[in-house]
Amino acid sequence: MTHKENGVADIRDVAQRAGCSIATVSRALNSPQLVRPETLARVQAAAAALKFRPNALGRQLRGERTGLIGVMLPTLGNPVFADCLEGIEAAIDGTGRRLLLVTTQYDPERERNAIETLLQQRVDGLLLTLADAEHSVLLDDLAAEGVACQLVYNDAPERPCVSVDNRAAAAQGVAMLIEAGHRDIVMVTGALHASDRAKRRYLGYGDAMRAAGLTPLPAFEIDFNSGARGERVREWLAQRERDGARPTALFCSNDLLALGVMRALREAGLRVPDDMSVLGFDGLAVGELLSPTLATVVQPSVEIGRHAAQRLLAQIDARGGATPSHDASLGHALMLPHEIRRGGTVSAPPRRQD
Amino acid sequence: MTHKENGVADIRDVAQRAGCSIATVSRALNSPQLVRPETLARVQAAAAALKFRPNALGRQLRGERTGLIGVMLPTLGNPVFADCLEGIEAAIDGTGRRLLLVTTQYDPERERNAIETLLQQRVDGLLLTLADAEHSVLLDDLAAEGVACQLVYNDAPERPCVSVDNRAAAAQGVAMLIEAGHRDIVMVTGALHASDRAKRRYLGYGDAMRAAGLTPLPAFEIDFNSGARGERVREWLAQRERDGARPTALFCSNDLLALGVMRALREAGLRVPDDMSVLGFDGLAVGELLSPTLATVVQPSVEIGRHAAQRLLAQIDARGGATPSHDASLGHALMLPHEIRRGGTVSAPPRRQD
DNA sequence: CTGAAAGCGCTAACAT
DNA sequence: ATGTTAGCGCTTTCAG
Repeated sequence: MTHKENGVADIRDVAQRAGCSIATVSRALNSPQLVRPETLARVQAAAAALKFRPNALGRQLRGERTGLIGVMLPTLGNPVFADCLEGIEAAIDGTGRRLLLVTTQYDPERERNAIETLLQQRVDGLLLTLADAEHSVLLDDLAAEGVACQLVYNDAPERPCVSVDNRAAAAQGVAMLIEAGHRDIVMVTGALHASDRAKRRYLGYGDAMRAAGLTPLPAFEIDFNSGARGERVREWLAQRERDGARPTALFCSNDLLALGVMRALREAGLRVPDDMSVLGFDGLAVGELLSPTLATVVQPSVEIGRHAAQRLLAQIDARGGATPSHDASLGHALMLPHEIRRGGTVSAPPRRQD
Repeated sequence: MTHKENGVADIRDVAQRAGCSIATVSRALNSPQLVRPETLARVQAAAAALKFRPNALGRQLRGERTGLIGVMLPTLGNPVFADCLEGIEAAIDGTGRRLLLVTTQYDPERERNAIETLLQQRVDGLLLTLADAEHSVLLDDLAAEGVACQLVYNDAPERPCVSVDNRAAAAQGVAMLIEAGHRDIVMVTGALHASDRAKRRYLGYGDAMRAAGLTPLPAFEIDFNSGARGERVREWLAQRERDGARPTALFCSNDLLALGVMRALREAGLRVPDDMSVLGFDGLAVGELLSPTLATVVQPSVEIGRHAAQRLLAQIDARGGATPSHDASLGHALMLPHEIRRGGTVSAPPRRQD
């Protein structure tokens, strides 16, 4: 058999059919202006006839770039990350690049593997949300290797990242609670050690409390993955009740958590906001559709994704340019503005029964 | 310069450092048992010392499979698709495969391009949600080319797909509305021509209406992308009001739309469900967190994604196997069970004022 | 404007 | 158990 059995047409097949060399085919495809119109036409005809589909792997192996962008996110179950991904998509749209996506479920080991895998595929750059970017040697390694990379959501001041100032944002949110008259405010969060963002938000909570002369309370940490979240919340509430220390407001480290907490409150017979005010963080779109609408600290998720991708692209392109990359700004943090969304879940605290 | 300037270590570099041939290195990496322990150790040491990162492109170009799965979804803005993607991720987890993700915004042209792009990257298979799978020549082409492919959400009976029976599911949902006492039920949807699912759901709506001896009403189509959706809804309501033909229940073609509609209703001063019942479709998790909770037709989104991915993997593996693929079931539709979620947004219609 | 030829990094026969 | 060698499909000098 003189021909390949493989059904897929080769650049050689096209060349043969067009009566030219493979080099000419390649040129016709990539730099049409370098080819005589007549030849070009023949090549195109041949390619069409053979349903030629250029093999990106060949090109990528040969070439300098792959056009692939690696994206690593904790989960898509939280719309915050899906939104961000939409922003990323929007930013690379039209650039001819594609996304290689991995989720890690906040698992540091998976993070390691995922990054390695992406690098083996020779992605041109990385867009990452790490569980904890602060204590990550990974990042130093990446930087040392000269991998183009932007963090997303992680606000690590000294690293290339796009985020909001979680600490300041949280403080501002909690200040709003205080302003509404609350003094007994507790922060509810997933495992603190597992998320640098949650930690910074807790710091912000502390800032706001102290600024108002109040004593920060320990955070109420509940397992994010536990099925019985509602129950845990109710238990905790009952406990606080017995201690006579039920807070009047809860600051939830993210909106998804806030929704779960609100449900638990409802099931426990507590009304929001009459019996308990609730403040979230993220600014999920669904929050506005609820009634009462969810008060929250809004971060511009889509924009975060978009900016991160844009910065990454700039970073990547900088390597190609003669100028050896000096827009140093790409190497540092970009903090996007946050915003407080007042919502129906926050009201003045119930009157004390003293 | 006898050495490459490129900082990245080659398989040849490793071979040299380990004092063996590149073939041995390759074996050490892919089939350690074929290599003497001692040599293996040397190779591993060399690889580690050089921070050798195997280039997947080389392997993929050479080999039969790339380990890449192409995923094409309309958007990630609707959690239904994000959920599905989670299921896909879960299914491929541990198989060493990676996801190449593209979103199309329901744009048929983008669908074309995206698929072509994915194919150029030589993905092993495709997971697709098309805007309209019924009138798609794309799919016939793919089938003809022998591309492994599963549709997701599109319920095209004759095609390889994983979905729910949208028509039957919608009918069942609407029947529930009728059972609650509603007779004036209108379906609200995005552009009908743009989505085969919406079309089938509308058929189901018609089935249920006729089965109860009621006359199906024209669907109320509102532009999904319009910013002024709320306003459109209010206008429409006002119009119906004047005509004395305000429905008592709305069947929304998806949950996201239902949430938007409910907001518009609220802004128009209508209470749900007292003045108007609302039924959604999808079963988004947030629906259960609302109050009142959203009544909806639940499709198992994560499971849909998971099954689709599993079937695709089976399909891909079938090509490798000696048996030339005969689990014909993979070639046809898999309909997963749906479920009616009763919720607070549906009640008996208000008493007629006659 | 076009062609010949040298690889990109890797795997898989085929020989030792 | 290990080495040699021939490509996978493509781009890109370097020569015409």
